[in-house]
Amino acid sequence: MKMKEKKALKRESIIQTALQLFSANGFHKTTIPDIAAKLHMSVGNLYNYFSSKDILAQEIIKYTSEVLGEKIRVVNTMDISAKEKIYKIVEIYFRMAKDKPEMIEYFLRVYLSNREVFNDGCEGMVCVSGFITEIMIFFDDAVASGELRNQDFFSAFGLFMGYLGGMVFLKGEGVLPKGIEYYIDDISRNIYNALKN
Amino acid sequence: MKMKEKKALKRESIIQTALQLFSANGFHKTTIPDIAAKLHMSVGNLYNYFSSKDILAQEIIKYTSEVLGEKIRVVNTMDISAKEKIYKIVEIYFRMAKDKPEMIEYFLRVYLSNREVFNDGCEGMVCVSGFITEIMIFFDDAVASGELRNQDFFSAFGLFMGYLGGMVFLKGEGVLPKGIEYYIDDISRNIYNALKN
Amino acid sequence: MKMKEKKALKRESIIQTALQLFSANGFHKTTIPDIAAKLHMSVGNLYNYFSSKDILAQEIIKYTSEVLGEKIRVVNTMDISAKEKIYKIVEIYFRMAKDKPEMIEYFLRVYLSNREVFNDGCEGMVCVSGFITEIMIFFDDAVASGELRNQDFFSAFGLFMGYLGGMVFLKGEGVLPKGIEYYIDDISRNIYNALKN
Amino acid sequence: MKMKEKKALKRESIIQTALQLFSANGFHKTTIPDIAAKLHMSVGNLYNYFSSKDILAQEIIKYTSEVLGEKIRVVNTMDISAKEKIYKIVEIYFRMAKDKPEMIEYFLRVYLSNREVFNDGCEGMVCVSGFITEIMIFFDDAVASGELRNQDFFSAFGLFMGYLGGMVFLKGEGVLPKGIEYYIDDISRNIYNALKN
DNA sequence: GATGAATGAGCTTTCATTCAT
DNA sequence: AATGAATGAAAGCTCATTCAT
Repeated sequence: MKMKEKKALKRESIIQTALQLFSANGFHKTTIPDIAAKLHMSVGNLYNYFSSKDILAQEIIKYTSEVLGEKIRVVNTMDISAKEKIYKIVEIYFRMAKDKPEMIEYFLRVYLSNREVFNDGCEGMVCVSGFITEIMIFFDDAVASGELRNQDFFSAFGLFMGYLGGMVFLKGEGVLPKGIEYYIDDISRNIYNALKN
Repeated sequence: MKMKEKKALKRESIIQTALQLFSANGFHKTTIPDIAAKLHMSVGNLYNYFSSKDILAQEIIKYTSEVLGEKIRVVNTMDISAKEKIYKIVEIYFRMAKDKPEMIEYFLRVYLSNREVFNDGCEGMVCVSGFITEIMIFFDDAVASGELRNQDFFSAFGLFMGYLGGMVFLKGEGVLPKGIEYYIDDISRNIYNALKN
Repeated sequence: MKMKEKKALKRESIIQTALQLFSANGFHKTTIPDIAAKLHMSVGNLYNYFSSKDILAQEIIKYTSEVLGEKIRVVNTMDISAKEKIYKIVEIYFRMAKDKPEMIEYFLRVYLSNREVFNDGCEGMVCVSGFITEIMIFFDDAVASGELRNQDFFSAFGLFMGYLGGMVFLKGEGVLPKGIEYYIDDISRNIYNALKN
Repeated sequence: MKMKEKKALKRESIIQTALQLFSANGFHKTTIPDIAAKLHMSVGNLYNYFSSKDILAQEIIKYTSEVLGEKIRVVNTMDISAKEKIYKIVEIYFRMAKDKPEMIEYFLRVYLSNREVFNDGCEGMVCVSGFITEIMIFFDDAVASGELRNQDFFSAFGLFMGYLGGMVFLKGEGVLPKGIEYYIDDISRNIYNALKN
């Protein structure tokens, strides 16, 4: 038991370290020795936890998607309006982009663009279902309650994912004149206006 | 003269071939020999046209941004409402995503995610200014005419870029049940609603 | 412990093999694969010991300079006249040129002529200080004892280094009609005459 | 006739430009395109004058040796003592090292160390005979007149060539605290003392 | 479980030389 | 004589992965 716990902990610490490095430097520019070195661990041992670099990358996206989905789940269970939920989701996303930028950056810089890495194992977004599912629940609820217009789910999902991701990308490029939180009001209003009934 | 023309033509054919390969397989998975082979050209000669792989990638993003900007420029000069312009821009973008998917994919899968490649030479989005400038002109005009709400430009720009890019990404992932054109109506309406006065 | 020893040994065997190849064929004509092949070692592994070809070349000159310096140090501690010391130094140098010609040749054909390789890391002869220091000690002692004329150190050092190196170069070119040891008498007498009080 | 003259002039301008570049950057680091570019000439055309890079390097050493030999020839014809001749030769050499350093550097950095380049065509120092011959004449004359001790020519030649070359090398390394002319007195005295009867 | 030396295929880039124009 | 695009072999170096210890 102790053993298994310890192994699980180490597993997670690998995920978090690799997440940081992949986000900061890109998947291909981050080497397994880089990750092992930052963890004061041997490369050989790292392979005892993850059987390949690709598998590691896939586990990271699942983990990240789960963490983000969890936070949105909390919002979904709140008894507030769709407008307020949108505000909270945007807030969560941008706060995360500020506090743990590596998670959001991972979506943008690793998951988005290294298709070959995720092809075998993450087909059709199964590795990000944790996040998508919650957005879907939010959207269905709000449509059912009559607050949001009934439309194709992907039209709405693309808005969330693309808009929020796009803003974080702009932030990362250093082109946004203000801090990312500054845009929470504007963006949540824009999203609400776009989707409202 | 003849010489220079021929060289310019070859230069462009390199750009287009590299664009396709980078988009399809990613920047790091596409090798210079791959590009040269597809062009029936020697590796060495390719370097007579572009002094490094990074420089080539930068020239491609400039080229792509220019082509896309050009198309939006046409819309900007039309005497139609902002709502109609939004529709046309979305249409252009999605049509392009269908007919020349490599250009849009290049934005998403190469430019967006390989920061280190564009760091020296494309600082602060200068390489995509062709595209951004036109969106800016569209937005300023529509605000001036009172059709769109006056808000931070980046809030609006992120909506365009992120939303459209996000949809194309979903298409590329194979998760969209319908063809990309199907979403033109929804998405242009959502954008208009988000930004209208 | 064992591990470290083994690694140190392998490191030295790389230095010696590379020394031979660089001396025989020149720095630029000797490739890393050449060195690895002669060592029955993979190219990648060689880079586990020396991070670049230039660094390897620098380590070799330090090593060589140390070995040569060591031998002269022995002479410096002997209780003999300056004239006899000069004879011994010339003898050591020429004997080495005969028995381990690669060391002397390395000075002449690699260190002397590939400035760009040694620019970063061996500025101002720090990599050959092992040898220079001993010559300096010899000279200072002999001046102090009144056997040699007091003059600018570099005037004396250039005589040693240039003269001995020049002779070995001539030998290497195949223009010397006699074996190199034949010249020990002449050259040590000439040096002594040049420097004596 | 005009044609031939023009060609000869261009030939010499190639030699001088290549001499500078080879001396400054080394033989292997200097490319044919580099040389052509500095001459505002096409690479193809450069090959009309010299059939290979190696041949060019050989012609340069012949040219350089000739120029240097010429200057020493003047000294040889003077009616002065051997001691004075030595002084003048050292002076010529160091003055040249200061005014046209590329010639001396070429000896040290190109000729000395790229044996493979000069193997076919410059066997046994035939390409530097212009210089050697004059030193030989000087030495024979001075021995005949009884001013210098009769000894193996190479023992004497190595002294000249090695000592002078060594000093210029030290200068090039930036380790000499004074200008190179400062050493003329010391060095010519040392050489004279070494060789005198 | 842990180590890190070893592998070797594969990458980007260079450059002497040629040759059609 | 002059051009410079084209060739292609070969270089230095990287890194995911394995395996003996």
